[in-house]
Amino acid sequence: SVQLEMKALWDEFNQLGTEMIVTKAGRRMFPTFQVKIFGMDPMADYMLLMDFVPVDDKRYRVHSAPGRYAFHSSSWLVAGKADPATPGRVHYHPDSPAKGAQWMKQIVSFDKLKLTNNLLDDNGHIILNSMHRYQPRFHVVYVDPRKDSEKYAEENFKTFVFEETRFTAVTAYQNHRITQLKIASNPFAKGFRDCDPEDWPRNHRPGALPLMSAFARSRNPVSSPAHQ
Amino acid sequence: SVQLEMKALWDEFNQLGTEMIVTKAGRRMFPTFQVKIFGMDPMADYMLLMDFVPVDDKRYRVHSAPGRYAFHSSSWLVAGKADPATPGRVHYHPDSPAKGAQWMKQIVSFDKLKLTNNLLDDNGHIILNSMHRYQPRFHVVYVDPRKDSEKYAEENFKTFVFEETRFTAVTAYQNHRITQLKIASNPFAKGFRDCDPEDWPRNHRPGALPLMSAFARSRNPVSSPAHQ
DNA sequence: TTCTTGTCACCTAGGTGTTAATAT
DNA sequence: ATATTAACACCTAGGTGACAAGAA
Repeated sequence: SVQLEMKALWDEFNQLGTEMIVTKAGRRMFPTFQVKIFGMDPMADYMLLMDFVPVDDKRYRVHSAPGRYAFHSSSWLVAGKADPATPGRVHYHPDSPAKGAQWMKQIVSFDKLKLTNNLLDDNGHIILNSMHRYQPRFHVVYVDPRKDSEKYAEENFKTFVFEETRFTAVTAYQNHRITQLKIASNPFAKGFRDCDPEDWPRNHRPGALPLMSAFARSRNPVSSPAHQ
Repeated sequence: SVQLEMKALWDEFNQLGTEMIVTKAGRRMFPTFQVKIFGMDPMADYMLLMDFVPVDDKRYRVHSAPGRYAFHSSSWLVAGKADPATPGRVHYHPDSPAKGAQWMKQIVSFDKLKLTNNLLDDNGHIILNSMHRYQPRFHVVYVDPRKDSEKYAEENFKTFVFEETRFTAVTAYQNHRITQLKIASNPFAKGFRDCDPEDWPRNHRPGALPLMSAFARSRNPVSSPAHQ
């Protein structure tokens, strides 16, 4: 079984409609997809990987509405049918293959995974269409030592899906609240914080920033079960 | 077979008497120990590791002599018998185990290896006695798939020694020329360069800095054979 | 109007020798 | 006198969103 780490933060983003930046050079995800794994055979080899499947066959566009955040408090509209599918790449966790014991003894982090909108990317990054919705998937492959292991491919393969990690791929943020939550929670964006340069999120006081309440509430985030 | 990378730089340091800093927290080596590997079975698994053996059973001390570099152009004197041996730790290359094909397709770099003088170190760093001379060794272990693989430990094990990588462990540099060569060649020490902030060593003109001539001369460093 | 691209200041994270203070 | 330690300024390396300019 698999537990999603930082579930509270994922939930907070998901509630607003998570957006992930895609760039030509490749951009990491934030939050980072991280899991705790249980129940592996400690001595057996496993490959861990991720891929991304379209949530629907739609292309989205935004509508800028005047409001508190001029030109930024915008809403998503369906713009038509999805663009042709991108190359369905997968990202192997760089430690693959490794023993079950190795995978289970610490959080597995996919922080090397990068998203790009460059169809000709040759860095092995995940290629996505901007303005489309995606569902990350996590796969565990048992490395079968048997010679005819191909026959057992089905049973040596397990997929885990966390719906709260769905997101829209964008080249620039469309929802200003998403931007603010990224700035508030991603250490690398600390330069854009204008509130107290306090040690958020570590000592964040519940209620101080309504938007981030869910994240603030859970000091010991409870991981969610995966749809398997 | 194995080729030492940056042999020319190693030679230059070795000619002056290489020194490596050891700290409580652990310090990387410079130059970094890097090798190119040939002749592995591409499909077989190998473990790569390093250890460090005393070159002699002596403890050294320095004698400060007045000169061009006051209190720094010093010479090594034998100070007596070696201190009790440190725990003989080994450093496994973090990618171990991996297929021969993986190891051979690029330079293998031991840049995660750190040296410490802390006998109680619990970070898995290599523990060395300061003011003692050491010989780095590089080991290749073939992961034998046979059940009784222990019996073949001898033949599944190969050790490579490059004498030009010998060094004295120190807590502070003793030879000012070593300091200068480190500053000149280690990118992380660029802040201490006072000569032209030019792109040394890339475009270094042979002869301009006599001390670094050997390194400057070889644009395509020839690797040295290992004593095996 | 909407979306994409490239550059930038500002961060995180961590590898350098220097230096002054301390230990032996 | 010699050796070690810890704090420090200054780097490398690379992850942020802002912003202005360009493209569709």
